[in-house]
Amino acid sequence: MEDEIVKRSYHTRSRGGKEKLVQDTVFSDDSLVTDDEEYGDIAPDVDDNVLDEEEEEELKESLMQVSPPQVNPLLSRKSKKSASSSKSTAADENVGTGMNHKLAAKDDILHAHLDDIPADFEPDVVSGMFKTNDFSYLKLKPDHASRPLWISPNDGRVILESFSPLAEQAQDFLVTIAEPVSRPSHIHEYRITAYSLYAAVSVGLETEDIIAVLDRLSKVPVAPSIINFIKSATVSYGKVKLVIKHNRYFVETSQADILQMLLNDQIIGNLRIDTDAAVDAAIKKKMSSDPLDTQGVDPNDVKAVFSAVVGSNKALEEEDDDLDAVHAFEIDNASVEIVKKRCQELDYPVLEEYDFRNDRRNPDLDIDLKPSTQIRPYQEKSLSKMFGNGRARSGIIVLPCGAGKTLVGITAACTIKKSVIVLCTSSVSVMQWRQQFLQWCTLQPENVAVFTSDNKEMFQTEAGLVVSTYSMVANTRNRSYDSQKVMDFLTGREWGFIILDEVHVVPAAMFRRVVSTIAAHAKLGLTATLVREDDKISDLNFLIGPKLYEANWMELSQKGHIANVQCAEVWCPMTAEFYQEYLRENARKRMLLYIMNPTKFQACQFLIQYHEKRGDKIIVFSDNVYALQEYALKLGKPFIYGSTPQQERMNILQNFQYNDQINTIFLSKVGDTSIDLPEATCLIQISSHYGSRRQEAQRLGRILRAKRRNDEGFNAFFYSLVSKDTQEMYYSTKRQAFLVDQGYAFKVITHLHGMENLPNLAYSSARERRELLQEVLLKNEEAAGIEAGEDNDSYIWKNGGNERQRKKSKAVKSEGSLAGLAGGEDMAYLEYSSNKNKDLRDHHPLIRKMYYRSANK
DNA sequence: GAAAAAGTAA
DNA sequence: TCCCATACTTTTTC
Repeated sequence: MEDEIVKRSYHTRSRGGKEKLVQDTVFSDDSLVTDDEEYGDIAPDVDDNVLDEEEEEELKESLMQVSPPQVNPLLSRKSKKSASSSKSTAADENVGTGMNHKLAAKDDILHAHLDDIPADFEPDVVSGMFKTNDFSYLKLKPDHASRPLWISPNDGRVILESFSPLAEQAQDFLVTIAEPVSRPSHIHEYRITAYSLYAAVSVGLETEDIIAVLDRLSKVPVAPSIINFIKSATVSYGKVKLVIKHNRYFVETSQADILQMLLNDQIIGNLRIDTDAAVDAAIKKKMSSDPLDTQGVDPNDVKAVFSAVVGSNKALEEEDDDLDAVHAFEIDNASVEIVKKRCQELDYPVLEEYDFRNDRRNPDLDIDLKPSTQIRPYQEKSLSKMFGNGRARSGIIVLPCGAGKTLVGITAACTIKKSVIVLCTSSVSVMQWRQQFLQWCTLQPENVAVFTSDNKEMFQTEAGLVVSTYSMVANTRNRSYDSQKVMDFLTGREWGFIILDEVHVVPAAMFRRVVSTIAAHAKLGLTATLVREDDKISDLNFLIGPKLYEANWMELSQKGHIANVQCAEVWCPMTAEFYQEYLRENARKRMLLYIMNPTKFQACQFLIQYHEKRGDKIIVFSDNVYALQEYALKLGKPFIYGSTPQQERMNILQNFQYNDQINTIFLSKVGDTSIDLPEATCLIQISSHYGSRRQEAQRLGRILRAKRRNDEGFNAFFYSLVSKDTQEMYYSTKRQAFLVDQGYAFKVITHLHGMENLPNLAYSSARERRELLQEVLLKNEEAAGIEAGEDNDSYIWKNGGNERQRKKSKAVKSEGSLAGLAGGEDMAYLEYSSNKNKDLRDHHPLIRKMYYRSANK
């Protein structure tokens, strides 16, 4: 029953029916309708492609009808309030540090010169908005106060006043047409890019709609530069399609001139293959192959290939639904990636859509959500982006950890109802996916196959589900016999749908090959953290497709879907002895010194004690295994790292979950990815991997499932312990960038109240500290072998650089609490920085000494 | 079951 | 800035 309702909302049959297209992204005349009302019934099964004129009119009208919002008497007061709060909330000032999203090449047209929003930002004055540019010539609309957007004419940057009554609707719209850059409490920043516009078009918006709604929401008329940019980026989208027929790839377009253009292109032209020859080859291959090997191959497929050879291209085209002339050429599956990339560069991004309901050739899979399965509104919303026009679009859905990504994937599979393949990063998550499929939907176990190193199955039915790992499919080395057999099965058939879990790993050199080796009509990428520290993340645009949906973490947290987390960075001063050594050592050896800093250990001990008393379940993360063991052993807590055997891992995790004597565990970076961690409510980082934003976010994700989530205030805590005046400070800031963009504010804690008085405080005597230092130095020596200490005098410059870095970091840190989220009282701190600059200047005495010495050199 | 080899993250 | 190092996974083979 329920699943029917669920499906109805996004499983839209046609654009021509009663259903209102992409209503969640635009506005109907009543600008405050709720989600539920926005979806219509399933339309009768009529022509899918044609939007009849009347319908079109209606749609356009609904877009236009965003009536100029009534002036809210509260509004003027509100906006003043925000002006002052934007001063105090440093996170807001972070808008546009440029750290986050690389611009698509095309966006270079729009020069990105803008700097941070000044602290004295005054929303009533346009010129104050964009620091380096004077936009005061832009005329504010008379009712600007009630319109929530600013759009920079220069670079497509969009600023949303999130306190506006229209903010929620505006956000829905913006997330469809623009990249969220930063979403802290009051002011959200988006950027309109070529990619984001492609995504918007692929979700069904049209050029005119985009411009009209933008104009409606903007305080000033949308600049011609922006309008032109939108037009140029949207006009070509969808003109070129990539389709799979009989397990072969075809580039398709309805315009002959575009086809010519593509074929004349140096790169693409050469990759065209002769379809007739290819068919011959395919048949030869089929006939000569071992009959056992074709066991899993759909017999229709072979037949189709035979019929194809008779009529060659004609036979292929006959199957086409729209009988308009379709111009197509075939490419080899090894060239798919290159062609897609090239098309993207030519501004004809390839559209990959799967008209699964009219696919009669691939057998249906008997799969449905169980009636008891419930879908949350945001999951439904993300799926509506995927199925908005009744077909399955390839693309990426970004949801925070713990927000139910798996269920989104499963629901999508239940909608398409064709053979599915799921790829994940580890065999643990392979098992989880399998289990979740069986739990949430009606799929029968005999239709499910698992393909990993120690489990090589094939489903015996016509259609089914395969769950596997990236390594398994991307493997280039010689395969075991069984493995090869399954691989042939996977590559020898067409898949309706492929789910790419943790899709941010796909751009990796080897893993990316999976998207072309497996012929899937629709691709869905899922991740919580669509970031990489290299520049490959944008490759996903042509590897998978556009980002279809990205959830707002703060919003999910406010609505109680994920925990409400208080984040803090705890500054632990280095002890004198440690700092002396730190300054002497090279970068590699420094690491262990700042991780093993006794003050940090004490802070950790104190926080554990404090939160255990509160009844929290605590996870301590250490990227460094040596430190992990030292800390855990000294504090008598269990720990898990890479070489902890599976059995022991389970044992520890079970105890952590159910035994109220075990409230703290230590994890190495095994805990970052797909260990299914039990619920924890407090997280302490003592060492981490350089500036990895992904790791930071993933770790935070570990506590997002925390219960008691409907309480007022915070219910989970995230501490990063950093040693003061070390490299760690810089990395820490970098790491937080992603979360800050999601709206998290990091408190800086400079002193943990009561730490000194903690009974059994470790390393409280100078002797203990010295012993620890000796141990660390010894460890460093044996790790480094006989490495000559080179440039020892560069440290002063490094420290100088550090300070600059940290000054910049000020923008990211917030001393205040998250707006609207009161109740951080439970956090263990007394005193936190009220003036960071003062703290930054407050260097360790040794640094001052070093400066002095260097000056005398 | 252990060890080698190769891949990933940054 | 860049390049590590390291820790970790996966697979296959012995």
